[in-house]
Amino acid sequence: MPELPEVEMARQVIERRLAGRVVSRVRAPASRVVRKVSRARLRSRLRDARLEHARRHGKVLMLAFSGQVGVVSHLGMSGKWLAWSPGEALPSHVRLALELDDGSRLFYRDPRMFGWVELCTEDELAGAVAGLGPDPLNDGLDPQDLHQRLRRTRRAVKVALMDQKVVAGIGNIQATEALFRARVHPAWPALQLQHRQVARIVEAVEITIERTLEDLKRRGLRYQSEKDATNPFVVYGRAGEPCPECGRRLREMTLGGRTTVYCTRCQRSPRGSERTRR
DNA sequence: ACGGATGTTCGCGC
DNA sequence: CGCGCGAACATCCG
Repeated sequence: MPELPEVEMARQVIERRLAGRVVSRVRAPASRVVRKVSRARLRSRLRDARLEHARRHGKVLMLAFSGQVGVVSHLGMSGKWLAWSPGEALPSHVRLALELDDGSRLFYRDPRMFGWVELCTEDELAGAVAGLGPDPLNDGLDPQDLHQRLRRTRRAVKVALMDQKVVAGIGNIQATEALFRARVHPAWPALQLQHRQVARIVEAVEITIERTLEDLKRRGLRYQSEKDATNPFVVYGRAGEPCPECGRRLREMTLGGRTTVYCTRCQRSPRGSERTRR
């Protein structure tokens, strides 16, 4: 479940439970996930290294270890960091396992392997997120600044919001939810947004991220669970259901190759291209 | 069994 | 150069 909130959850759990711990053993089964570094080098660099802190920008997680060792990762579509304690079930599809000096383990699990983990120096950690837009949680979003960024493109506002160079960390779910909260149609040309719409989007993005984070905290970063959980989102994955605001049937469309859910009444399309009837 | 899935990147055509 | 589209990556789930 990797958008900004999931990565932030991973960051918090890792820092709370694992900061100060020393890596006693490294396991990295051959896969494309751990990339640009040999397994031998990965092991030699990380073994006996102490985890100092975990940072995040957008969807990128950065772990700093003693000895100038940095680890950068992206969760892709199905990646997840798991804090494991002795006695718990072992997850499948583990692409990287760090065993720590207290017997706990940090797993990077990723069935689809669209995610990645790289090794770098601590100094290079910052460069890993160069070029990304502001992080809504760390930096906050400035309406003026976002408006400037959005009006530079002719793309649909949803596609622009999901562009990591515009804002870092927003994916298909957060964009869908935020635009519904902001009452802005996802296909609205970013170029034509008014100040008040951008202001609503800024607020909506912050609320959506906060809500998702709260929901994740309730559930914890434990292996298993989540398939039995019900859909925690307001409109994402709810096409065909009644709009929670007005009761109209939620519609579905494709933008930038991604499924988008929206309400034709609450999110009016520009130029009445989708007039409301009866 | 078929189709879609929370992401990113690349090539192609306009 | 911008932008939309489809494909690719690999696996699981309903």
